[in-house]
Amino acid sequence: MSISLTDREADVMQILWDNGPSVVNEVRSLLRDELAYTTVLTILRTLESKGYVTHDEEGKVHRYAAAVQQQAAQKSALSHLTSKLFKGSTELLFAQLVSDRNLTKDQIKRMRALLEDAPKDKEK
Amino acid sequence: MSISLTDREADVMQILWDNGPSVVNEVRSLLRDELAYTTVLTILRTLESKGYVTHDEEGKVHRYAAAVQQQAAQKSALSHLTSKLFKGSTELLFAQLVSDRNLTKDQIKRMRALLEDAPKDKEK
DNA sequence: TAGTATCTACTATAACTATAGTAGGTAGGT
DNA sequence: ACCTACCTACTATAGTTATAGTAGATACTA
Repeated sequence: MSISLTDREADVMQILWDNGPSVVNEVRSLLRDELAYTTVLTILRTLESKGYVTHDEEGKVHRYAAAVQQQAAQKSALSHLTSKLFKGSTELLFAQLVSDRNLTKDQIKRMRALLEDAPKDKEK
Repeated sequence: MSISLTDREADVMQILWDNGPSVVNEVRSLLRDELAYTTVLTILRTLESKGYVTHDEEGKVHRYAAAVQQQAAQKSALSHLTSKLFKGSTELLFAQLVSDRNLTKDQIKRMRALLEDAPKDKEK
């Protein structure tokens, strides 16, 4: 299943992932930008209509929870970006990542370590 | 300068980057999806209004050319994605890239090579 | 028990995206 | 000289995103 989030939706999902199931005001107070209560509620309802969050009724409040994993969203976004701007090539994306950023020696070391452990050929 | 492209705009930019300066019908014929001539023209004009392409008049036709580099667009998109879904961490993104994809041994080898050459500490 | 605060549901609106039609100009063929 | 094909400019429309207001319900509080 492909997950596609707008910028604002991503902000909200991030909060749900980090903070766990939350009520509107919790989400609202954790957002960087100051949005109206109803705006946050609208975003949550949109996300729910897309199937990315669910809610439980808890007395009169609703507690919203992420219904998709962060990794799944990350994976979707990466493959979308790869296909749109990198001709479908993970390697091209990677090359850009490595060449362009100001990576520290430590980061490079850690990335190299990740590559060492990379599944030679995935279990699946 | 931050470059932000919609999906369709990215399709068109990709063609301009690959094909060089092009007239509307060239772009149109290179697009995967069959769009009306005027639709393609509209996209080009939108891109021009955003400053991402320019055009030269060539007799009665206009020849459109990318005004931003592909690398710049890639860089923008990557850093946007990093900030939106990876908490600003290139390493997290990289980890997802490595763990999630079914990378072949060869790809891993090439990626490792890229890391070897990685600028220890950028000139800048 | 009346008032106030807080919820959700529903509605609204402006901006942007995706797609395309119509109108009017011009160059080239006959 | 006229017609046809093709070009750009302008306009149109439906869908999505971002943001928020209003209304009506409910629960606590004095």
